[in-house]
Amino acid sequence: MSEQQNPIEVVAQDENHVIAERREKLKVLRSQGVAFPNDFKPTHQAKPLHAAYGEQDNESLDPQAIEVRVAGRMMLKRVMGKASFATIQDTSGRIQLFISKENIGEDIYESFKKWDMGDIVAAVGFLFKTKTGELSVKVNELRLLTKSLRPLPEKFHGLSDQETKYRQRYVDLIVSDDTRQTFIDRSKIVSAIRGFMLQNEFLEVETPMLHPIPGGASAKPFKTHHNALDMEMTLRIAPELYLKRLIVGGFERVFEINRNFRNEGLSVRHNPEFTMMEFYAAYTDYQWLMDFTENCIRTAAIAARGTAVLTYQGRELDLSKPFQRLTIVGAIQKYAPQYTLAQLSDAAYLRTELLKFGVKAFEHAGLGALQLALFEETAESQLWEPTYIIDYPVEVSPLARASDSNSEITERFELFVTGREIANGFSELNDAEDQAARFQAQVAAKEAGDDEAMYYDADFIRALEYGMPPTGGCGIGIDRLVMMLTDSPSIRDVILFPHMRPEA
RNA sequence: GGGCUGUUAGCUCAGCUGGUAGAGCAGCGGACUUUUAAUCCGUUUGUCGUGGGUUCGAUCCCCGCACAGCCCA
Repeated sequence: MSEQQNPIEVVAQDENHVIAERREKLKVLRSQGVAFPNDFKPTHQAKPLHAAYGEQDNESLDPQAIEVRVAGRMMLKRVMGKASFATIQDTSGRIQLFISKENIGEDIYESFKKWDMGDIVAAVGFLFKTKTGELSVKVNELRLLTKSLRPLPEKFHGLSDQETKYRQRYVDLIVSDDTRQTFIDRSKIVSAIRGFMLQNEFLEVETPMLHPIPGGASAKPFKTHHNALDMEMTLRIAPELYLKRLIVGGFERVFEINRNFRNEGLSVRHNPEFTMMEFYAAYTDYQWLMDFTENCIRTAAIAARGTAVLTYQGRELDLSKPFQRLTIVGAIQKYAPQYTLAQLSDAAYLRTELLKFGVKAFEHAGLGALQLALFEETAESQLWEPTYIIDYPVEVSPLARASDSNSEITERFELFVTGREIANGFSELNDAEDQAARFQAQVAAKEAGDDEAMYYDADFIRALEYGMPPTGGCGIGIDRLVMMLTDSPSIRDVILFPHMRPEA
């Protein structure tokens, strides 16, 4: 309390007594020499040690005299007079240390008694089994590498406050095995997908995140400014138009796994920045894409979870069976059979029906767009098993190739699983003149008040004018896929640092 | 943007029609040489999210605000 001469100590005043106590301990450490040493190199990790030696008993372990150097965060500590146990956690898992005064000496033993949960410690010793059969390290050298100033959450209940889990992910990761596992699974899913793409001869590429003209999707962009060029730019809402330029350039199969930014609200399925994989393959169409996407997702499930038959939020989710394919009208008829085919073909009827759901369709919305809106209201959330919805109307698909048999619809699909959109793909529009006309229509829509309508991208048209081979392209929402595969209810559970309002 | 719910010690949680707060863990002191959320004895800690209002008196009732969770748009 009276030691406030040291400027490092000043902040301690208005903190809780636990932190103040730890700062005092750190102060003592500083006075004794290097308080944050960085010369200890571990030779072993917890989990591999359990895997290698967990089955052996002392009669087998003792003669081998297996010396290990381990380091980690102290998660449990049990002091019993002249001997103690501590459990440390490293990136792989936990291992117990047996620390006796006899083995490490009185001075260091007395220091150890003052160390706190959360401190980073290092130990050198020999492997052995305790009376109860737990593989442990009989420590003969013990060091404190990093003093932890803040107390960890309660050791048994852990951290349960969702807000703190999101805001202070580092704490969540320290204490929650489930959280750690989710992000390990996320990494496995992404690398499985990447492996699948590479195996299928796709080239991984990186295209701009800063766009002079936002494009490739209907969404509100984030705006930013480039100082040297003195120009407004936007963070990308989709990489699509750049990836198709690469198809024009002759890379016949490309993919990119990266962030998109959309200036929209936050919800359990929306984060303003989210990860998307987009891929394009020349000489393929939307039918091929559906088969391919299905395989890709199944591969990711097996890589991360070992099976394609999962449980999501208590309900079975079977990704092993072929995914269903339904048209928009077909899906409405299946999930909202109260509508007749005649009603679904009556734009005026649909308009009034949509008003009952609180949907105000744009004046210029055509029959297809109205049907799509009704689908979203009545059927979408019921699509639990993987289902491809196909035949999207041209007016909402300005980048997709129109059907040869019906110029009002496109060769496009969206994939829905657990009631959520997971992927969106189509046979690409490679007719430069048609694309130019579609852009014009978008510009007109924007002028009519649709602020999510697209801009005219003249360079993209110029690229198409060189000739883009017939191509199929698809985007898979990685965050939502990870949610599905890790049984996570919120997108925030699969994003390490989800966006939150600033702390009060 | 609208509705519902929540916010109490560092963490997990109690707190009765309104009488200014408790437990466990963590901390501190002590005992203990094979523990497992170690145990045992003693002990400290709070702007009860925030700003108003009602009241003799508010963690509790009312209103606003902040943040969060869920649902809806």
